[in-house]
Amino acid sequence: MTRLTACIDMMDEGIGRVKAVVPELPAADVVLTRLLLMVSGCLQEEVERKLKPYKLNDSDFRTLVILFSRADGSSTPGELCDFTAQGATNMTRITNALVKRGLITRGTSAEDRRRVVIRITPDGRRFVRKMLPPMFPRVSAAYIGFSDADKRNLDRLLRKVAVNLDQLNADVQS
Amino acid sequence: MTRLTACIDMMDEGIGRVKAVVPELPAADVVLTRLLLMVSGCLQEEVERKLKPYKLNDSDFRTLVILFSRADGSSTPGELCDFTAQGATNMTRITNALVKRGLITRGTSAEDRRRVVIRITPDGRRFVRKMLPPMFPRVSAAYIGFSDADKRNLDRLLRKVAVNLDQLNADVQS
DNA sequence: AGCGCATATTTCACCAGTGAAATAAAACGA
DNA sequence: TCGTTTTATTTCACTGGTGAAATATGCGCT
Repeated sequence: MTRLTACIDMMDEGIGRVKAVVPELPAADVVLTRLLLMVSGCLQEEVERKLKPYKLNDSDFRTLVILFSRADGSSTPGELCDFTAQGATNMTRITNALVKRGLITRGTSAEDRRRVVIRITPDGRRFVRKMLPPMFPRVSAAYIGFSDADKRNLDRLLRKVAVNLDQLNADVQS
Repeated sequence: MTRLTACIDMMDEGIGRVKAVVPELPAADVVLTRLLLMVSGCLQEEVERKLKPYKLNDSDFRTLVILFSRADGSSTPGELCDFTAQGATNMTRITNALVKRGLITRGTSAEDRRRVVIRITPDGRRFVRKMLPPMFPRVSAAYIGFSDADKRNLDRLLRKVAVNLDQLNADVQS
């Protein structure tokens, strides 16, 4: 696998050449977008690599961790679809897989019996508690050399992008 | 689709609860990572949405744009695999698709006849020139409200993360 | 009681990408 | 010249995810 920095260098040169041909190109914005996509692609690989030995993919694990992080340890398929940005079809597959492994249970809600209630099991909680700590060092390694101000800044700017993207998506509807 | 900001709020609460149970969690770093992944997932969707009407996916288009951006308009499969982070299998599929549409040609190198040379065609160049400008407004929209300093900062911090990730991946080998 | 709506599941056909193995061609080096 | 290595392609089985349509269930309203 080629280094990320080599790809970035290559992009910087490429953008320059494209800009020469298409002058209206907003080079800075395009570079920021490509940087975001490259970096997060690499982070994604990093996460998947950690999960692979446990035969879990990121979607499965994220779903489980969301349940872990809820006050009552439960949620519904629809809600999980929203939070994980998955379709219903895939959510069904994910819950099937997690139920089969005994990490969650699937039951029906008492109040609204259309509703399926998904709940993390004690086994599921144990699993998450065991999985998380070994991931921490490599997560933190991505931000080595960042001052507190750097982290605050990156946090702030990413949240700002998120707001803009929500705005953009809201406009699409109208 | 749920708004990104709603997902972020939900994550902030969830992280707080997880931290209460797993105190060694590097909350700030995990939040930064999740923000990066969420934001770039959304950017990715944005790009794909633009490309969909042309029956192209991001990998195909990125490959084409890389060729467009090269000084001589050509490259080789291996090089493109590196730059696009694709496997050889998939690169073969991509080039097949682009050749079929007449956007690139596939030939053999004169110097090293093992080597396949992929070159963008005049049609390919026209296509890219036509595709790019309509994408600009929506790319730039992601950075509305950013000062020049904000953009410089985001650029700098993302490149810093990239360097760290390269370091991390280099360590894996050793 | 009955209609409309929301929620979830299943099925099906599909797209995108992976990983491993087999094949081929040609450069390169002893 | 012969073996090794590099580069690319193809095939195969597989994973992960999408989108649409059909089905079922049950809430809430009139």
